[in-house]
Amino acid sequence: MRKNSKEDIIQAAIFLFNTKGFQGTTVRDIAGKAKVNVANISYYFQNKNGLLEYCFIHYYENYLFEVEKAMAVLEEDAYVCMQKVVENIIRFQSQNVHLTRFILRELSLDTQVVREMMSTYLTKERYLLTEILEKGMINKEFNKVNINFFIIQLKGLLSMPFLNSQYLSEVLHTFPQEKYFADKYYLEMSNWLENILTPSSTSAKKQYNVTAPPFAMKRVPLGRRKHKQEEGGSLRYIVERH
Amino acid sequence: MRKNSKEDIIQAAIFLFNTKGFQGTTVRDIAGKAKVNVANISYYFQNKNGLLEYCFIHYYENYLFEVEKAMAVLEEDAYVCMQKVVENIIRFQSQNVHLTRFILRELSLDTQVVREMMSTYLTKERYLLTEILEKGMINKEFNKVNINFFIIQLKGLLSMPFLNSQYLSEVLHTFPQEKYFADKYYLEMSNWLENILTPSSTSAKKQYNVTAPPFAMKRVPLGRRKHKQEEGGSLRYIVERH
Amino acid sequence: MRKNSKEDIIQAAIFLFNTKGFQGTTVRDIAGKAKVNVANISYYFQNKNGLLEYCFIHYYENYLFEVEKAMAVLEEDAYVCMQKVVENIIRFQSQNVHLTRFILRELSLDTQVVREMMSTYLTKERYLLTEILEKGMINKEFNKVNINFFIIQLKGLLSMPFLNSQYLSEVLHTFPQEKYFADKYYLEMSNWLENILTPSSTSAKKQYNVTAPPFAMKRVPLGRRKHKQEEGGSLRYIVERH
Amino acid sequence: MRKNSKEDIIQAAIFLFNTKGFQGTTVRDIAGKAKVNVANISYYFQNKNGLLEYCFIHYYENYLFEVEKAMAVLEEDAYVCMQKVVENIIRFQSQNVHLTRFILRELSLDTQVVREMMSTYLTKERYLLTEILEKGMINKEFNKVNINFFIIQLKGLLSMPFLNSQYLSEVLHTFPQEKYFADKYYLEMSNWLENILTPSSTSAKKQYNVTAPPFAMKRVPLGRRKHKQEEGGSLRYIVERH
DNA sequence: CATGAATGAGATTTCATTCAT
DNA sequence: CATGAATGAAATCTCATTCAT
Repeated sequence: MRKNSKEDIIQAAIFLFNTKGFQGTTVRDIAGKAKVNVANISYYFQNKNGLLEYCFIHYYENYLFEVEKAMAVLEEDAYVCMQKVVENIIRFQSQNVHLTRFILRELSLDTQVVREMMSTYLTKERYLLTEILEKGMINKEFNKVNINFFIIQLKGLLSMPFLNSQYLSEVLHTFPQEKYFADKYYLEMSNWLENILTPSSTSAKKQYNVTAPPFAMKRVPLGRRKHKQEEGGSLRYIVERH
Repeated sequence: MRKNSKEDIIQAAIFLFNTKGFQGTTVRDIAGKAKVNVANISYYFQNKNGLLEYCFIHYYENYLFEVEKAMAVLEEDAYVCMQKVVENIIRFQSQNVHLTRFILRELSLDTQVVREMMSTYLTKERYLLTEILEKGMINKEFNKVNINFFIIQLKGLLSMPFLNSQYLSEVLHTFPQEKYFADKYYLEMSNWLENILTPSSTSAKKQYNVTAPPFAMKRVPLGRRKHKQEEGGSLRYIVERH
Repeated sequence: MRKNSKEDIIQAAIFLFNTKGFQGTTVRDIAGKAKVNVANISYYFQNKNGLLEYCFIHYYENYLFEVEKAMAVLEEDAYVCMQKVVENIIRFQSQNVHLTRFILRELSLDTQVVREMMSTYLTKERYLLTEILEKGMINKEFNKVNINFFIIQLKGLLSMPFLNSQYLSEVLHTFPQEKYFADKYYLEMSNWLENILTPSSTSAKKQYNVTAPPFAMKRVPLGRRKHKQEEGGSLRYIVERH
Repeated sequence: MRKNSKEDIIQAAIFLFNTKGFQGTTVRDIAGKAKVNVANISYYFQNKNGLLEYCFIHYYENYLFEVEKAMAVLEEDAYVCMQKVVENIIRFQSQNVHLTRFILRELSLDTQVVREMMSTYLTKERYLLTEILEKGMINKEFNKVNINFFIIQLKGLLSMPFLNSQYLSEVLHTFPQEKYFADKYYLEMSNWLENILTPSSTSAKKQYNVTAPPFAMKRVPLGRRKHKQEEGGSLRYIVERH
């Protein structure tokens, strides 16, 4: 009789919230998909909103854990740290596409839960990003950038393909679920980071040596480009430097 | 003395959809805020969904009109055209913050009306952007970029501050409603465009001469930077080139 | 199509609350009995609790109106005033047996509404009764009595047959709904009042003329009885005095 | 280490039924307060209604036991017997305030269990009271009173302060829980009994000696008062007779 | 056009009870 | 005995929509 109702409910909820939105999903839908009795939702999460809160907290706990894991290298190298942050977030979001889309959408509403997330997890994330940026700028590793505008762009770029996965598939015929996507997108963002953060004059950049494939399967090691290189098909930011 | 029930309903709806979401807003909320009788909503828009469709169509008609206005200069100069597209979109979104936030959020759902938007307006937008990019790449005005990844990033950057206006104000203490914001953000995006599109070797870039203030009040003319310049506090993409 | 739904709901609610209690009555029961749609209850009273509040307020507004009507004669004669208070309350309760039973029962719970009633209407009632008693005692019309204990007994006697109507009919085979009951019970209470309030030394009491039925509409002005009279079948407190 | 689940459940139930009513209390509330598992309630009492029945039966068994204890003296003296009945009931109710309030309230509903109580315990109580009254009247110890009206008043007076304990404390600022209250209230009721039952011509009444507090453990035997006495502050019914 | 009343469908929540362990 | 999970039934409430005026 082991049913693992709680986990089933969570999975069903994430899937449905993702496609139909929180308000567009009924507890009956969830219970139906999870093949459990509706009353179990109240039993485990108090009420529908409790399930929402659970999703948010669960998401951001893990999300921040990924960011903090990347923070470990901050003392050594701010740039590598920022790269790792980006890499970890992309990987995390790729591994949780449904939940991510739902959270990012819900986050744009003006609700109690959202305000709580902002004043806790998202404020912390901002703090961590600021730390990296300030360390990098003080060390002259980074260009001087406006921290807020950097964060806006970083988060805009990181969330777009996950929030708008439907747009990607139906309009651009690009599939963010595919295993290559995360890798490719990481390359794009890596280039964006380089452009925006590294002093272009410094010809010899520190290398971020990624011997292990950051996500999944086999992959050629990433590294900061020293010289202009042809990147077949991918966006190219920097063309010439010498 | 009821003068403009229909318009009042639309304005109330946009405001409420913006903060509470479409599903989170009741027709009674709308009628209450618009100070009209609930039945009027059915009268003017058939039903609640009709109001949603009206908002979407209204939004994208105007949105695409802005994009098409910018397309006029494509024959002359693809780069200037792309700049104008970005400028017009930022301005349009700034002038319709509530509606924009709502549309961008709703677009991430999997609904009938969203699929229709995707197969019409958004497909058209993609076509227009592709035209500019292809023209620019054929003319060697632009670097070779992956069109899809360019669009993903472009749209991610353009929508972030409008979709996440609450994050900007509550976490970053930056206010996307303020008149300066659109101008500043246009500068950021302009730099991004330059980095991503223009061959960096070309030292003498064509200038986009903005004699008239693109948005709102008095403003110093924007232009493509020829040389490295100190930009107090703002994000700096390119530092040195020679 | 005139349905007078609101009034129908109220009447159905009073009847059902009376027999099954507030919590024991469902909104469906009420809607069913009133032959209206359940949603009307929310429409008119916000929610089930709103209906409860309406009943309480409605009851006590009218109840206090009856008490205040009787207060008019206080300046002339405290004793007659108290008699009129008792008479009006008995009549009011007789005319609203269902509502009275329900209110008296509900009043014994510890709820928000009850606390509000206590701090408003019941505090006012206490104030009015105290006024009568103090006036009567100062004028030497009344014996010196402990006000609180007087009120406890008065209210206990006034409410008993209405709260426990079922006990009366099923155990005592006495029917508080019958038209005679109110008259008879008024006599009982009148005797109780005389015993407890009037100085027994005064052999010649003012007469309260009860030849006409007290509760049949048209009624001769009330007055205190001058002489003892045989009251067939009814409780007799005082038998002989000389 | 769970020692007395059943008793804990009963105590929790009584407390909660008392403040929130039977229907207003959930089995989870009870289990929570009693710190036992919900299933225990079904285990011990079959179901929630079984707990209700248990409370009723438990209450009336003990209640009638008190009445019957007082009946012992009926052969000697009907008046003393009635006094003892009143005294025992007040004491019993004082010692079970929560349960009493709950039972008295619930008794005003029209339910299966209530009808059963009425046709058994309450019918028996009526029989016992009638016996006393009839004996007293036959012996000429008592005035001729209408038995039903006497019972109505007796029960109204006896239950009022216990059913409406909240009214007493919040409106009258009198506290029925306090140890003096029962004593004082017994005095009031004793006077009421005297007034209503004893032939007023009899100038020399048996004395009820109230020097020692009637309800604090050790107590001198009760008796009828012989002479009028000043009762400081308390309600006085009869002042002078000659 | 405008309104307030009314409705039906369905969503959320509550709750006593049961069951396997 | 005791427990926590699970359930079914039903209660309350919400809400878009309709209708007569």
